[in-house]
Amino acid sequence: MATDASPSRQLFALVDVNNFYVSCERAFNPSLENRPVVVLSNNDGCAIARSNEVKALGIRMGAPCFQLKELADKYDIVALSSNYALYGDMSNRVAAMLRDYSPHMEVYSIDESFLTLNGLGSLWPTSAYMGQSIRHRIRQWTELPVCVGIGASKTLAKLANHIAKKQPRFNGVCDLATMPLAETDALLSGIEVGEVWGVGPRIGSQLHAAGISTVKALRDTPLSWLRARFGVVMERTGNELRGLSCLTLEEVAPPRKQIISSRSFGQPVRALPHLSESVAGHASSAAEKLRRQNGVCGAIQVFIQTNRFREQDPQYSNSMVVPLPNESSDTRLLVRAALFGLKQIYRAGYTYNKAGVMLIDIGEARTIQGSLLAQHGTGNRSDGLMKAIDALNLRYGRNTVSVFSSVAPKPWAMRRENTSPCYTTRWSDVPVAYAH
DNA sequence: TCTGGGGTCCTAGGACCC
DNA sequence: TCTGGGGTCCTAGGACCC
Repeated sequence: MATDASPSRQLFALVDVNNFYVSCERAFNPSLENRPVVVLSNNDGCAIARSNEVKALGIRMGAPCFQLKELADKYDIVALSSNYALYGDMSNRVAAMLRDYSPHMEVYSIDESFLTLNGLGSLWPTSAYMGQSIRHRIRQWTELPVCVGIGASKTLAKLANHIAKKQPRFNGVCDLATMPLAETDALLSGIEVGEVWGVGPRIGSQLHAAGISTVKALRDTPLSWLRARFGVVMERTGNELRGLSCLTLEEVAPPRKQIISSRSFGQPVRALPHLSESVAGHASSAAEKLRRQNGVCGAIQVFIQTNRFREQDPQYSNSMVVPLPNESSDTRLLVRAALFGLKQIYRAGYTYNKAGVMLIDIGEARTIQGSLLAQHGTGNRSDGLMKAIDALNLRYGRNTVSVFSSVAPKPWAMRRENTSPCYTTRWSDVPVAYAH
């Protein structure tokens, strides 16, 4: 039996729901099928999802609603407010079904997942066959249309998915990994370079200016040039396009490093009390998200903006970072800090359009387990705590330290004045029950 | 009148330290 | 006359993604 030629050879599939939000709406309202449909952002401000019919009309992603009016009337476009609870639920269903196809999966976004297919070759006649199975099953069980792209790197799987979506002859599944080189080259020569994952508008136009306008041209560009011109990220993209996998599958979503809550106002806002109400709400919901990931943050940033699209109005935007004396995820503390910051940056006389907060300097809320305390807590209280903190590599001022009274050894856990000055402030923040 | 709401990573430059 | 060099941390800005 032949062994795998190269142990580092990778095979990825990207499964992506077509026009996700629109497809979710259609799943529950079949009369929307074959009609032009857009889903609108909060406040019904702009289009954030478009059906193929709407895309064909040339309506951009993010097109403001009022600009759509005329076309909407003319072509009988159905415009729907967004329903994120529904989309989240549908997303979870799709992800659950995909787990049956591979032991290793990364949920990349609300409508996309990567699977690794390494070592699964014997389960299916071909990868494309598996792709069709995914399509049929998801369609049957959720009514959602998906496309599947397969490639030797995540970037190639993304590209394959794009091809599967755009070119009907692939019937929704494109496998670049087994495609003959000549065919791949022909295909990539016909795709605009901006379609590559990691090539945005800026780099795209610079590539065009340098005469690199197709995916094939980018793939064949020397890596050293990409590195020198655009940095390590584009060099990596170059490698990925050549089939050298540089991006790994992230099966476990890492905790957020920042948490934002912000929103445009439906109507113009001028007065501080109105802003305060909004900011307090944002701080509260951000704190909730933070606690959900068992986090604490060291600072909260608050920001306000006027409407940048109203050029005739005086513009003002500002932000302030308010540090917290101790890391926390406490709603009241965060709201208080955010409102303090808001007062500092608020200027009367402007019409505000947006406000929000960002939690930054996020760490993990850690707990010193009883066993560790017992292990280190044999001396006086401050010694034991100090050792335990060292053992956990905690740093003063960055983490919440909690001790359970039920397991805390008594001799050193009794009296506040026995603690070293360094930790005195911490104890005030610690959810410890001292009474025995 | 009305223009989304989240995230990530990289780089350059300055402050500061030894 | 000759006036260091390596390292870290922080911030702002720019690019990208969905």
